[in-house]
Amino acid sequence: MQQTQQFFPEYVQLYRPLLNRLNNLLAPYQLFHSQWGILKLLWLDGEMTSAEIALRRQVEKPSVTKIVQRLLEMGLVSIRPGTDRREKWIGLTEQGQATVVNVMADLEVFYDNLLEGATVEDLEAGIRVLKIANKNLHK
Amino acid sequence: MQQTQQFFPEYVQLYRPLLNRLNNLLAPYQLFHSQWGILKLLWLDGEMTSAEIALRRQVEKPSVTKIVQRLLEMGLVSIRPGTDRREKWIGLTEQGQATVVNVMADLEVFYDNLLEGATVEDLEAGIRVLKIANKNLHK
DNA sequence: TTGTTTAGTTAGTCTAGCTAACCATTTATT
DNA sequence: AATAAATGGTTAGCTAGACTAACTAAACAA
Repeated sequence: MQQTQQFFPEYVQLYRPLLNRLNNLLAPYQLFHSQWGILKLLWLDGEMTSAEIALRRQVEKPSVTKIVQRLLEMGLVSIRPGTDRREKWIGLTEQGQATVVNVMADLEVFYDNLLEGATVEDLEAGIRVLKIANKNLHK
Repeated sequence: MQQTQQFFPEYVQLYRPLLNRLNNLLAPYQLFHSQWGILKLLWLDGEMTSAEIALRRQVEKPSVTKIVQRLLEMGLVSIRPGTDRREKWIGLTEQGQATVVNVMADLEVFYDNLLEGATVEDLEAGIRVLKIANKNLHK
């Protein structure tokens, strides 16, 4: 089937320039995309442990530790101990929430521009394809 | 518009696990995906200079230098001087071509599995969206 | 009680990119 | 023709962002 062989090259092609733009957009906030990924996760799903962040972001625990330490230094997240005394619950501070809201607004404009010219139907179809790939990848 | 805000999170979500699988698939050939990207480019478009590779791959020249040096050590590419004596033309060796063909075959299976369950129409729509994003990014 | 699993950290490694500074050659300007 | 500017490529050194291995402390299971 021809389409399966065209989709991913196109997908991969997009990634690096997209990432560069994303990092540019985040630079005024002193953030990199990996940090942003965690902030957004915490904003969407509320406070969680390091282990859960690692699971959700599909990275190893030491990677999370390092990024969270920096977010902590920046005052964007705070940590409270759990009843299970091994656990640390990580959540957004007021400042962290404000930052997320600002970045989201910037991203909205950025993404709208990037997809200008695409039809709603095509976008929905694209989202379906990405979801299927994600699912197939995890089984 | 809602869809533009859903597409990219889904897009980004897919990238890291995809990359990991890709690197796993390449490991038997002693390749990483950055090296593979250059090999495939040379296979598709024939020999070219370091500068053109940098342009096409959207990375800086020193990054290309480093990767090409490794491909050279592995015997997958060869270099010949151009008439412009600054230029070095980089092309696939026989071994390089054979490697590309083998990897392509593996990738075909991998991609087919990954997109199993997606309709041809959705895939075509997805490709259209990715192409538009790519175009919008470069202007 | 003792052994095993789980949460998190530290230390060290690697890929894959970057910028700055440089050399050699080619092209443009005066 | 001479000089300045641009281009192709390299070297050196830096960083983000991942990884594994090895560890501590706490919780859970036998």
